[in-house]
Amino acid sequence: MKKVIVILGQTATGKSNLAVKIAKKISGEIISADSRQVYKGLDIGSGKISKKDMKGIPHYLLDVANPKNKFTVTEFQQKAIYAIAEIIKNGKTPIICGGTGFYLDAITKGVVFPEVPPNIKLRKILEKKSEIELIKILKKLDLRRAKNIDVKNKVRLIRAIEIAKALGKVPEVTEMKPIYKFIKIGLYLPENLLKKNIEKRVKKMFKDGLLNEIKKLKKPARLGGAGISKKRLQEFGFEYNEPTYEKVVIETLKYAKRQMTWFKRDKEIKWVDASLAEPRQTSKNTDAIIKKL
RNA sequence: GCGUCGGUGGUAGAGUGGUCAAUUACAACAGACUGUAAAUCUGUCGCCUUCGGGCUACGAAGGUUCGAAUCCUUCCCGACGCA
Repeated sequence: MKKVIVILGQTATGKSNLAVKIAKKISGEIISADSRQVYKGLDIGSGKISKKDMKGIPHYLLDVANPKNKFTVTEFQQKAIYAIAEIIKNGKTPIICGGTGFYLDAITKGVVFPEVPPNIKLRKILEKKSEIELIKILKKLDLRRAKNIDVKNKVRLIRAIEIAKALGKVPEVTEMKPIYKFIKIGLYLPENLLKKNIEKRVKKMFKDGLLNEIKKLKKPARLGGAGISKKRLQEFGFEYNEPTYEKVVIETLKYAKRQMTWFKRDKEIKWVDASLAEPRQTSKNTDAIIKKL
């Protein structure tokens, strides 16, 4: 089985840089697994790697979507699978790098998602209903799913109903046997260091023009912007909604914790001290990490 | 110095005699995750507990009352107004 390297970890642990270093050493190419970096125009706020930092290593799954439209895990899954095959065909090693646990699992665990595209009309109708009404509807359609769903989570309820209406019921979660050997490296930092890195990173975001980026996204298309609505912008996370330094730092820390609760469940991850992968560190450390692969 | 308003849990800020360990929000901690996933959602959040309850708490000290975060007195602190 072909090897696929996965570099994951909390935000601001230096995943992108490490991925590039490893790619250089072992002749790899990188697939980003980040739910926001897929969008064109979300650069600063999403912490997208710069052309310069890529150091000539090809990066897949960046800037592949228009922020006006929703990009979904399934799309990501398809594109990523395709990218892996492509890289291997070119005789290189795929390196998946990112912090979106859901996306990562979609590839490495081969989660099979029900083939039901979003039904905007239905969603609009359902959005107006309360959670209690929604769970009632779901119960009628699919009792099994209604029993294990988070009854207070409207987003999930709506999706479940959407699937049940299309397929009769929500299929049980299935996972396809992986056809690659995924080697998962998790980068971690002690809390105080993580906080420092996050603060540094957020400061840089503002310096680099986060506010301008947001302005550009909001600006109507006829004026050369992306024409993103306020509501849509909300879905891109806190950097795009509450852009004050303090707020963004706090939200990023919270996000980092949420990431960790996701990663904790995955016992296949080999954890590595991220300070070994700091940009300033020698390549010996990278070698040490590669050895562990 | 006089007057007015105010001092509530990690923070903001409700409560103005009992139903108050104290609405709510934020932060904190833990967790979930079937096509929005940096999204969305849940639980805990004074201390102790054999989970029945017990104890300490709304600036401090006294007092009134069966009962006070809530009323009274004095003191301390803050804001504003007048000197």
